[in-house]
Amino acid sequence: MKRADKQRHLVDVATELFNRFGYRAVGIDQVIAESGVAKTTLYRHFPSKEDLIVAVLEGIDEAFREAMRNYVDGKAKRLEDKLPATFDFLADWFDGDDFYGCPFINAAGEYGDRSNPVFQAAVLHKRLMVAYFEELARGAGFSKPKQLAEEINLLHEGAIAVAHITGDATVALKAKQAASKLLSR
Amino acid sequence: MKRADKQRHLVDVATELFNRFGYRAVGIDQVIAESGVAKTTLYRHFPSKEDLIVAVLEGIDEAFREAMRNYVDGKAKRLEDKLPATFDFLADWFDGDDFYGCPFINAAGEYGDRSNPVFQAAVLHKRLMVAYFEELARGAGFSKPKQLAEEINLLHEGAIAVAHITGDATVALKAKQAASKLLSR
DNA sequence: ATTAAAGTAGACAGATCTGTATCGTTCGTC
DNA sequence: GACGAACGATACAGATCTGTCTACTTTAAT
Repeated sequence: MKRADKQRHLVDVATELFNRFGYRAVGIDQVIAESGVAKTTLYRHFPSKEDLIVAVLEGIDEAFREAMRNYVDGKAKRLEDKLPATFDFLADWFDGDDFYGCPFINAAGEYGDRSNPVFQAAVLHKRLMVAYFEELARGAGFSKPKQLAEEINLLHEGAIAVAHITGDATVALKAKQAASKLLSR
Repeated sequence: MKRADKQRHLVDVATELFNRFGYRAVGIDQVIAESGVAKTTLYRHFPSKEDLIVAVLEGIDEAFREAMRNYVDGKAKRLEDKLPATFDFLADWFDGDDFYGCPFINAAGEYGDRSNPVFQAAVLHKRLMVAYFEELARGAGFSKPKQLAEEINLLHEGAIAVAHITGDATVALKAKQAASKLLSR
């Protein structure tokens, strides 16, 4: 396994563990045991646990946004259908067995200091999500794309939180329904 | 200080610390140092840290729902004004310097096992919140109070998450505006 | 094939965590 | 005022945490 592959493998394993059990709850020893990598190797790639967490969040951010883009573009061809389709993507996510709430919200809850790089990674992700919604709203020709994007984002975040706590994945469709009322013109 | 007072004091101190720094990040030693109570005393009142956390969450749940009720009843006299007023309550909460996101979401993120009493405390709180919204929606005479309550709840949860990450308290008012579109008939 | 970087394995330091045990003191109640 | 429960202070056990260090082995590229 090449160096880059090992780094990705470490991030993958850490992602799964952090999401499932929490960031502070999972120790470095657990990550190396699960990934079959020596402790020295982990600390060569990531000088501290915090660096690993940031790498995990950056990886999730990229993967998540790309997956959503692909899903939406594949499912909704017309520009005005893309924004609603984002909620179907949520529904799929919630239905999976690897859904433990929003990794960024959870991370921000554990590393509450706003200046912490972990928190900042969450800030960045959320900013990029709203930017994506705005891009979709603008593409669909809405008159106030920024405002609409923020409202859609509220429903997204709400759906994630509610789905996490209640375990009810259908909340994504309820959010979609609510969004359709905001999208009507 | 009487026994009951000490117990409440412990919960108060733990509430502040857990909210600010996270549940796993704060140790028992920190709680007793801050509250000026002996370790023996804490463990007499709460057999384990988990019991303390649950007590903290139950306390927050009660205080939060009562505070919201009082705020809403004081601010909105007409029944149809109460649901929008809940967002003004959020705005006040976000503006305070003791806002670190939703304590229940954060707790559920750290204690991800659904069967864990900590998680269950979060489930209960969220259920009671939706029940309150439904009560308000029913009082205002909406035709589908349950559905409306769930939609309002989505905006609430979304506003809490967004306010936490962005630090922008005005999101409460944007959520209120979005809610007004759902409330129009 | 040689060489430098990277990986493995595991001991280790030092801090911190939860929870218990000890024991003397204080407090509330009868 | 006496008595039992609660409290304070602190040592302690045992586990676990992050991060470092050492010594040996594998790998990849020249």
